[in-house]
Amino acid sequence: MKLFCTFVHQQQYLQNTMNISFKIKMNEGLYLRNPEETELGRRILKSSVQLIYKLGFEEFTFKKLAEEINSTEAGIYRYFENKHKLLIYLTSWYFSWLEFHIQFTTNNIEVPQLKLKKIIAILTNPIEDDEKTSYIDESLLHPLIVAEGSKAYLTKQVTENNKQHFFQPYKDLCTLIGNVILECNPSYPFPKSLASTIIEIAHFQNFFMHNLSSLTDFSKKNKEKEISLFLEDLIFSSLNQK
Amino acid sequence: MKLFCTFVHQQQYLQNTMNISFKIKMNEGLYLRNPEETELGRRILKSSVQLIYKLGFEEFTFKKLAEEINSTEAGIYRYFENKHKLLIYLTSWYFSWLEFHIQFTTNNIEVPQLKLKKIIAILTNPIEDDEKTSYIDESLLHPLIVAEGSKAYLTKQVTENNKQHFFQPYKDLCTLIGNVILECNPSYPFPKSLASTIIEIAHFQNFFMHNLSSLTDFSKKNKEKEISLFLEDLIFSSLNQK
DNA sequence: TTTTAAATAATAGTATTACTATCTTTAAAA
DNA sequence: TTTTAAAGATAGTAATACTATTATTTAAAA
Repeated sequence: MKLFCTFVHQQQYLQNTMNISFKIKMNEGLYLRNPEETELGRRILKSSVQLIYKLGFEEFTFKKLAEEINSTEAGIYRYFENKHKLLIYLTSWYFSWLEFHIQFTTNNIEVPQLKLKKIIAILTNPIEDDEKTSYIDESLLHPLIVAEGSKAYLTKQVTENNKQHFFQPYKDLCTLIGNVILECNPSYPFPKSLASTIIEIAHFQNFFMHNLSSLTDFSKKNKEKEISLFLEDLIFSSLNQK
Repeated sequence: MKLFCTFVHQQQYLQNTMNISFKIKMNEGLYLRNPEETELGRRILKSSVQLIYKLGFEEFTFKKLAEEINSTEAGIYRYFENKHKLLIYLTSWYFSWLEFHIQFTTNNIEVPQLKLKKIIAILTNPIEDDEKTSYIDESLLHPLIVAEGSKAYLTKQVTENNKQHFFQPYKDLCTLIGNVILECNPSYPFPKSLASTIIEIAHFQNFFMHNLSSLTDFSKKNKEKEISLFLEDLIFSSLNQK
């Protein structure tokens, strides 16, 4: 994950265990005050994930969040300019975490086809909470991003936000997946589009399966396995042809 | 288009031309008063498309729309409960129009592969204004749906809205495309998911190409032709295998 | 230990949004 | 001509999305 990711190995001598945590270096333009550095900031992150997940982004307000964490609206505004910046922050965090998670999980896989299958599995299956990050619950963040993530960039400010590199983690993940695609088939002409397609379809088919199931062939909920079969068939038939 | 679409053949004797227009039967739960039936209602539709296109959905308000059409906020509320219902209305209209447009355009094509290619072309290429619909400019509606369409269903009310059949036109279009997919390959196991994938990817790759081009392989804007090449390769390699 | 600074809490206030209600005027149909 | 439906004009409200100010707590520096 290049410069953006630093590992923090904390030796906890008293308990005689090694607790490996990691920190994602976030784009500083996303916040006014770094939420990871203070107790209140971490409560904002933790509870905003829970509350956006619960209420949806439209119904979510800083006032409601303030009540949830027993702080004040003005207090939250010291960390984030507005709720849209917070959403970009969470989206950004998600993609950074996902890139790391994929790097970590596919680390020793040599065969690119297996690597890509693993990536598809990670993108489609429910994500379990990662103990390494204490203040963000990935098992909630994943469905949150499925339902709300697109709203981070589907705005009139997308060009401006893009200039500030707010979507870099999404791009980095696409580059990573795109490279695996090229390993599978060096002459494939659309690696980046296929990478963003895999990510978007994994999210959209998941949302459709749970909420608008007649737009899919996955009649029952929680059939994430079938989404990965669909994606694998689609991707590999294209990469393996000729 | 089943029961939902009626043709209106208007003979304009004075000009000695036949003006064929058509009307889309909209779900009555989407509006409080049918906007197609009154002058003000049609101005609301026409100007809302222009204004959402211009401002984006978040910045769009009924007050701004009222100023635009020299009416009042309260006046617009007599037609639409809120701006989200208006967005669903426009999305619904778009998919109904698209289904008709596809039916019309692919009418005499027998070979399902050619039909599917035509569908992909329609979904990816810029859409020209359809003279048959006077109060909605499809050339604006298309980029509007690309940027805002997902917001119609990415909400907490999706289940409730779905029960009221607000997304029926999207489903109908998926069924149509899904059937063409099955004509191409009767044993293909994911026709509906592939159909919704084609639609979503056509939209998303279009948005990415214009706004976040490093998520695609289409470096220059307005390379819609390349999106269709990408989609054709993806779809047909999957449908033609074995 | 005292001083200082930073972070937070408490409170207030404003413009805009997202509505609802009411009353009058206009225009078309019966 | 009467009735009625639509539109216009106006007012008002609760909530949202902020900004500003001051006081209090906490923690680090002197």
